[in-house]
Amino acid sequence: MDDRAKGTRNGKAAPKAKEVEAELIAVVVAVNDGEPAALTIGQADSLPSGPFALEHRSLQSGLRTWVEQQTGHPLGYIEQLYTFADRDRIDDGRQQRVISISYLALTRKEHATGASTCAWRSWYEYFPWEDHRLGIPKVEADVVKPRLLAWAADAEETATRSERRRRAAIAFGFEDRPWNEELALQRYELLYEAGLVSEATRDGRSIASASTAGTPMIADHRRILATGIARLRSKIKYRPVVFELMPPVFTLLQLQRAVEALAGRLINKPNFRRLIEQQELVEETGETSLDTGGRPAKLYQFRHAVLDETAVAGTKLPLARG
Amino acid sequence: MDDRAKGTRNGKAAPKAKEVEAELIAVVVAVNDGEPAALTIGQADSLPSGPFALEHRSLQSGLRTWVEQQTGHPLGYIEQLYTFADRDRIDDGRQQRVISISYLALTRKEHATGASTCAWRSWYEYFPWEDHRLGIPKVEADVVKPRLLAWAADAEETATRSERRRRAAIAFGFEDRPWNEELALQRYELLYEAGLVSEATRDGRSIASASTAGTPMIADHRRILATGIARLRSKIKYRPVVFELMPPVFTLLQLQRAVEALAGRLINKPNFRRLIEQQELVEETGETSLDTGGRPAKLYQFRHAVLDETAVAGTKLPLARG
DNA sequence: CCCCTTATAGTCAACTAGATTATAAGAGGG
DNA sequence: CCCTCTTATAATCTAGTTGACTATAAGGGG
Repeated sequence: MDDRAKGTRNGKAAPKAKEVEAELIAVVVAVNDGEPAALTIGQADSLPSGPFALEHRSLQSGLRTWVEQQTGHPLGYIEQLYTFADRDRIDDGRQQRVISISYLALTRKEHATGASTCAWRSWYEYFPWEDHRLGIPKVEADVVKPRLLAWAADAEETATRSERRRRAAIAFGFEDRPWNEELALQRYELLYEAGLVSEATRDGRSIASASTAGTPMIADHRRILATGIARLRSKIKYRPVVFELMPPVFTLLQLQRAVEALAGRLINKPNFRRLIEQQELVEETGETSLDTGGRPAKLYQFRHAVLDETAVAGTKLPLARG
Repeated sequence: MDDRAKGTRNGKAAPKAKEVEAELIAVVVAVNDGEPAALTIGQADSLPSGPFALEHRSLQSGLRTWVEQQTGHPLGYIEQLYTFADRDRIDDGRQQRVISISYLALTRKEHATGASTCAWRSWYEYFPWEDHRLGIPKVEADVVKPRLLAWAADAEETATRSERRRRAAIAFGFEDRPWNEELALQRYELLYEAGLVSEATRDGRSIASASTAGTPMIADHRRILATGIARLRSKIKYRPVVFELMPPVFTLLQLQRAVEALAGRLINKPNFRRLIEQQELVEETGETSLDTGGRPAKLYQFRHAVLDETAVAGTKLPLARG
């Protein structure tokens, strides 16, 4: 183990005040009744979080501890999202740096929620423009698109105007471009830049008008949630992570609805089934479900063996094109 | 801006000793004469790194500062890799946590190297088993494979033995499985676990025999390098990042050789050309190169416009299968 | 028994990707 | 000057994938 101080390895004096505070923050996702949801605390405006401390064995175990303490919810699958250090803050007179290490966690709602003040909230309360399952959402046509175009038209220079129009068109699929569900983070950041999101005002940005879109969160929590959504929407296409969000036994349509909830778009049913079956991701339990309202559906369970195999192969979901 | 302390938001007492040291560490990559290389300092056993300090505007700018200071090399493209906190260390009597935030940076060698003690080293000095361009490397057949199988056979329980064999087969493509260049990190970690890599001895692990593979680095730097290699090998398949490593003007074969160097495997030539052309990633300069040894090759340059377009589409390289 | 629902199976065409072959255009040696 | 080497570039062929669509099966309810 190397324990030389990095700052002195090359003969340079170590800068003063190197120490920072490290914060762990979690995007905990479940799919409840066909709605993708995030676990929130406070006034449903915060993600579970807490400082990384000496008693934590690792970053991940620290995160698990905080989430369980704040929400009573044990975590299963965890993956790191991103580390931010954008925020400075004044602490007892001197400047203090805060590093936020964010994680994506997948779980199921059924785990008993403790007495804590936590709540599952649909993604689309915070990002109503992200749900394209029933076509283009009203808020996109009525608020987001006109405001974005106005923001583009507002620019001083011609080049900036067309640049802004083009960025908006790519992010939201205007002008006959395909809508790409993976661009959730870019869309949020574009709305932030355009002052369409109320977090932007807190940073002292001027806002053209009072209308904003979606429920805000404290600090940069909504941006971190957008990061988690984008990551998950990308990941479901090549890793079998959806199953972390499913009950032990499910029908293929339930599985499809979960994927659609996460992706924010509908999938062709026969093609979805074909892809799931030919990849051998699931196996029949032999039982059927009568709760479908029509012909009973076969019940399936995840083939846990694929977790070993798919390190090589990857899995696919039919979300490729528009 | 939210400036409430996270530790007290939920009425819990803030744990003591929350502060940690944050270290920035860079995997700087270039392709020199058809060899993929990393920028090293010291005895070519360390990656550029340094503490994140108050005077840095952001994590990225801190990283740029350290790399430029230690190597004289300005950085272009940067992306975050991973944040580790595995290492504790004893500093003036009390325990001190170190968080390492690692980045992948892409550049070109031609940028003048300062007087610093830095060096470009081929990836494959550290990971000789990762270069499959000329078929299965000697060290894999002679050292890695037999030692891994011996390690598997060494296990006490039958289940552990077959489990180890299966993990080795997946990671390295034994037993007619395809070799997947993206599994560079898994391969390194497997060799670490099997004691085939000399870093493992430093952590007090027992090693079955003296033979180890590849040049070691200090601390966990080789693991971070493996993380960068795996990330880059994955990313070149869907984002046009190769061009960050190319000179302004190049032939299609030079481009192919660069991709092959990074991927560690050869690519079918006509298919590569077809994919590059039909994606309109490049445009002809009108010039030709006579340095090819045969028929002169057209020179191309990257179409920078695609950086705007590919947020939607992604790009592909023919590296899909074995 | 009819009709509603949903489940499940099968078809068809367009496209993609891997492999292979053929032709073009330079350099260098005899 | 021609032959042969090299590499560049174009074209073909085939198998597999994918998206859209159609057809049949099997339950419940009026």
